[in-house]
Amino acid sequence: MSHTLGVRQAQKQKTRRALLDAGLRLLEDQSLSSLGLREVTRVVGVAPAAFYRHFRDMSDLGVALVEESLGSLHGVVRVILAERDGDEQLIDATVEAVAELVRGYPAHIRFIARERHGGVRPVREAIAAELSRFADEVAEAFAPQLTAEGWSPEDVRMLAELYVDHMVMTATAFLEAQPSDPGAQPGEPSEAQPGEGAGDPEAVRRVAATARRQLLLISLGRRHWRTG
Amino acid sequence: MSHTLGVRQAQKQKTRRALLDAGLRLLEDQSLSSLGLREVTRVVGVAPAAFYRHFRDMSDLGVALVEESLGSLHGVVRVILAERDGDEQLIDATVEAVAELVRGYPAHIRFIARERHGGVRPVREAIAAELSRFADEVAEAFAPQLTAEGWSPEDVRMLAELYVDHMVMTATAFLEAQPSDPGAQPGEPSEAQPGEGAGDPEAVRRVAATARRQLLLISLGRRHWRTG
DNA sequence: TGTACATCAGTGAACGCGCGTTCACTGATGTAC
DNA sequence: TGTACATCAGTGAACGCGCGTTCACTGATGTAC
Repeated sequence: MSHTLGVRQAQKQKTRRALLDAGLRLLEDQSLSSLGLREVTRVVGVAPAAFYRHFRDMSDLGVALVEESLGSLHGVVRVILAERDGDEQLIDATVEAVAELVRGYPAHIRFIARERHGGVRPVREAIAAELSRFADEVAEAFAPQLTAEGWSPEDVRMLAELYVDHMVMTATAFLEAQPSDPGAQPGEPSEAQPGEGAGDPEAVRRVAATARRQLLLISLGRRHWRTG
Repeated sequence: MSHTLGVRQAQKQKTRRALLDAGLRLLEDQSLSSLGLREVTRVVGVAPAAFYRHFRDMSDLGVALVEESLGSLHGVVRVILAERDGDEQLIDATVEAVAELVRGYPAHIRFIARERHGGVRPVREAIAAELSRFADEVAEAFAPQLTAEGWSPEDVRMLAELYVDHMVMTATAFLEAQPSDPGAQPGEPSEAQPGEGAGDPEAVRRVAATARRQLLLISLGRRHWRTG
């Protein structure tokens, strides 16, 4: 009935997943440029040489992790921005989405924050490309309303970049408030019940409150742009 | 007439400086957690064991670099915010100050951006502490005017953090637009003539323009906070 | 269905190499008298 | 000023260790007939 992968391909995918998961786990406490091939294969339980059946080197694995971490974000913007019933609701939805992302995939987010300016060029470039695409989508979502208000495309892009950078900023702030999530299963978002597994619920709430007020201030500025 | 250091102390300081400079140079292409002790001493031209006369380990050297990179920034805020003749002038002065900093000390700034979320906890914590102090100073500078306008201390701090984060963001954007400055002398700001040594003067100007407009938008929001 | 051959994910041993750290040392600088 | 001793920044050799990469291999899976 269904077209399943051959047993061999399925096994290969499983090992590949295990390598990515092990890498992600080890990257919680170090950066990519110091992560060793043998370290990763040891965690997975395969011979060091097996690594080469899946990745050319560590930076290749890093690029794969970038796609995994940010690739699924496309379209998320559209969904959030679609349900906009006024600025405040949009802001709450945005901050809540970021918080959920950090709660569900802390290792992925930490990886992105760490390697965004890290020591491995191909990974840096992959992250920059993904964030730029992300800014494109935000700009596209804002464009109709703002151009109607007389905004130039450059100003729309400028605002979109400010939003994206602020979201990254907020995500790392959440990470610091919620230092680690040892029970999280990579590949599956955790239950995301407030307080459960989080380091300091009060700190998390403070980060969310600050982020919301900052976004409110930015959207105030947006409303008075060229008119105030 | 003057109290000079003993010859021995002076020599020791010279070697220490050389180790810091060599580390900083090597950190342009890699992150701290992969930088080797032997790598650094090899560049300086001393025996590996000499390293231990100056630093306990690499993360100790990293913390020293944090202080060197951000320690001198204190007071800079006060100077810039003192000469504020309206928002636009303040914004121009801020963006110009950041641009000059990046032009003069690209390696220091890259180091901070890279290690802010890097794999070495003591360094991360040192950077967070310095940036927090920096936000304190910005908040202090804004406090008189804003509290007169009815702002709460929390909101003042929120705005200060937004400014500091935006400055860091802008600094890294400048760095990316001006990829490297191979002729720069650590310890001395370079001549800072526009275009000289910079990767792409047009890209640098674009970053400055975007940063200025973003700050303008933020200060518009600030002006209408709680009043409209 | 059964057989003969091809593919290829993972093995395990081997390699040369650079790493961080230790240690007793050297010899210039500092100090007490 | 001169002498005798103390200090200590930097040396150089040695150590055990884990690294990335290579290679011929094995044996389960896939394919052609």
